[in-house]
Amino acid sequence: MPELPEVETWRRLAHRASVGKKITIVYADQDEIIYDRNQPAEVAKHLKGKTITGTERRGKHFWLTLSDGYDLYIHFGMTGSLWWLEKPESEEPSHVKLRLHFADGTRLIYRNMRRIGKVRLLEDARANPPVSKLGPDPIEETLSLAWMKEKLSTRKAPIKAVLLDQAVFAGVGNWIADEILYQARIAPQKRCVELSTDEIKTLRTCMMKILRKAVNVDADASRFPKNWLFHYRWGKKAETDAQGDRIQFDQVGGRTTAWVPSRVT
DNA sequence: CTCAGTGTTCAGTG
DNA sequence: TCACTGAACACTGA
Repeated sequence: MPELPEVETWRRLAHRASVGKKITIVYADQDEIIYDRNQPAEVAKHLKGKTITGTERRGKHFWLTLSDGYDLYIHFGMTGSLWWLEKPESEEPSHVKLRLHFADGTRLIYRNMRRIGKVRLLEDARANPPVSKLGPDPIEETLSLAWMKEKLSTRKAPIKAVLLDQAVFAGVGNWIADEILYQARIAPQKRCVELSTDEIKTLRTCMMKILRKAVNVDADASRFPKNWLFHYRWGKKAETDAQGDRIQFDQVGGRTTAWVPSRVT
């Protein structure tokens, strides 16, 4: 479920796993959708023998920096994930798209079941699209209330759609947008221009609180607070939230949106 | 068998 | 140009 907290958790994992290490062997799967800019063989050849110097992230976009100045850009899409296998005998998951071997016998693996995702070799990930077109990452930078007001006051779209706009808030995805609106008690359909200063203020604090909390528990859903809508929205199984209020599912901003009508004014 | 889905991008419209 | 909407992308599992 890669939204900002998951990607940040994987970035930290990759950091521990790989920074300062030399890549000894590379496997890059023959997949022209994942490898849309460079041939897998070209990526593998380039990576072999290079040292990983750092890890970076903005929103849901992640990349490793290499000793020759290049970046290995990775996007997880809907079903991508990152694995670090510390024991040589550990079994791999299926659908491995990229595998980096290090001299200490550990492996860093990117897998993606449904092939909506990307692996690219870039000269400067941060300076080029899609990363360069992203808005601020709410975990990396503090979003001031003035900035929020300026961004939201001009938009006519429903607040849910704008929360999902990566050019405004990098890293907010479908369930986090719903969680923010649920906790802020704002209807997802409400047009941005209609939001009061108080609502924008609440939106801002809820966004910060939810993202920070999710990152602090390593994006482990079982450690999210019990009263989060998150636990009740998946699979459309639950009829009600923690307080017994009815959850409704509607299309907003082109996505299925879980919300509780009785909570909003 | 049909359809929704954690994300992004692009075409079409106003 | 821009803001906005809806479809497409691939594949799995309900």
